[in-house]
Amino acid sequence: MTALIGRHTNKIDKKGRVSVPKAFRNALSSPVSEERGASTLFSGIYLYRSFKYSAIEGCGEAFIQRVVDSLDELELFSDEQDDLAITLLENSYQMAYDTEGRIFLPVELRTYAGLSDEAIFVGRGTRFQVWQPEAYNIHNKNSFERVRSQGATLRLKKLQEGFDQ
Amino acid sequence: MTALIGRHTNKIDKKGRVSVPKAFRNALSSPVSEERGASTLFSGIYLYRSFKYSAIEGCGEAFIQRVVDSLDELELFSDEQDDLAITLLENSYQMAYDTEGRIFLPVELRTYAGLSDEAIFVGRGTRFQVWQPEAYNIHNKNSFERVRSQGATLRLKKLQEGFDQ
DNA sequence: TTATATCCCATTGACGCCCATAAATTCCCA
DNA sequence: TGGGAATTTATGGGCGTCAATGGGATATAA
Repeated sequence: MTALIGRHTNKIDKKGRVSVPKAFRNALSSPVSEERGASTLFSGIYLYRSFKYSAIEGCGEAFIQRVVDSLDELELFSDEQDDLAITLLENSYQMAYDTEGRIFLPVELRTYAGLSDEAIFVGRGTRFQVWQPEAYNIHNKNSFERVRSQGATLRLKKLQEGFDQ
Repeated sequence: MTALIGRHTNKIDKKGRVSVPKAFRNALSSPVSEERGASTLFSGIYLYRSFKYSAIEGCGEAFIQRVVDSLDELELFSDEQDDLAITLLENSYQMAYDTEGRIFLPVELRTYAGLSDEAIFVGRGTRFQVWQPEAYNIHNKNSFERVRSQGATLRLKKLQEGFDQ
């Protein structure tokens, strides 16, 4: 499976639909058919509110399946270890592609991410995020600067350590 | 269709009926027919009072069967777990779908969950819950915030890879 | 009968399916 | 190597189908 990498900006139409980038569809679809056979023929993705950002987070069948498997099926009292998995399942939307590879963006998620007429898909390896473009640019700028400065600090530290010895 | 995921809000009519979401019906029906053949052709679900919340909990034939089987495996489960399983079976209602995929909500369960004219079905992987919508929203808000505040430190059980943002 | 439950049909509104066009990318060839 | 032609992807919108809902008719039990 290819990883989810890069950014794609797509339009949200009046019906609230948005095309999932072809590259993402490819990356997300392959593992399912191999792992579970043609029986579970769900063609689509899972969306939920990011816990950290004002953005939507998404994943494919493979990831969700691992969340499901992490739960002990026969456990009648779920312990706190399961809270994350349960919360994730409860708050996820299973969105099927239409014939053209689009999905409908649930109102709750659109509102949460502040989406209006455009959305940027951002690859994050096994998962991806969907942001309001402006919000993402700001976030990305900050993240990049933070990484850059941290990198500088790290190099500095290494240098100091070197001097110590 | 494998796991129960996401939420669906449906109306409870004057007769006390409510539609079980199609996605849930699909997810609950498939494994039964495969495992047990056409002999046990029960088309419906099992409902019982949640041990933990003021909500109804539900499952399909497959899960109930697993609980039943767990009682026969003498060494594997503790007495406490057996008691739990028995209590579950004793308190479960077997509700059949009508022609349209609706079920009748037993008064005991409606009262327990404080249901009036609407009910929200919440997927939890192998099982689901039925809540009074307002009560669920409050509960979910708290759960979501708790997970959020615990942040990236939390890890999924049985999962090598952590769930980081 | 009264109450309870199952089946049947009728309505509606959302969503999936379809086609038609636009934009973008690749491919091909002069 | 520039620029079209062809293929693929993205976008827009109409329409039919089916899930959800409401209510009535019929069957069963108390």
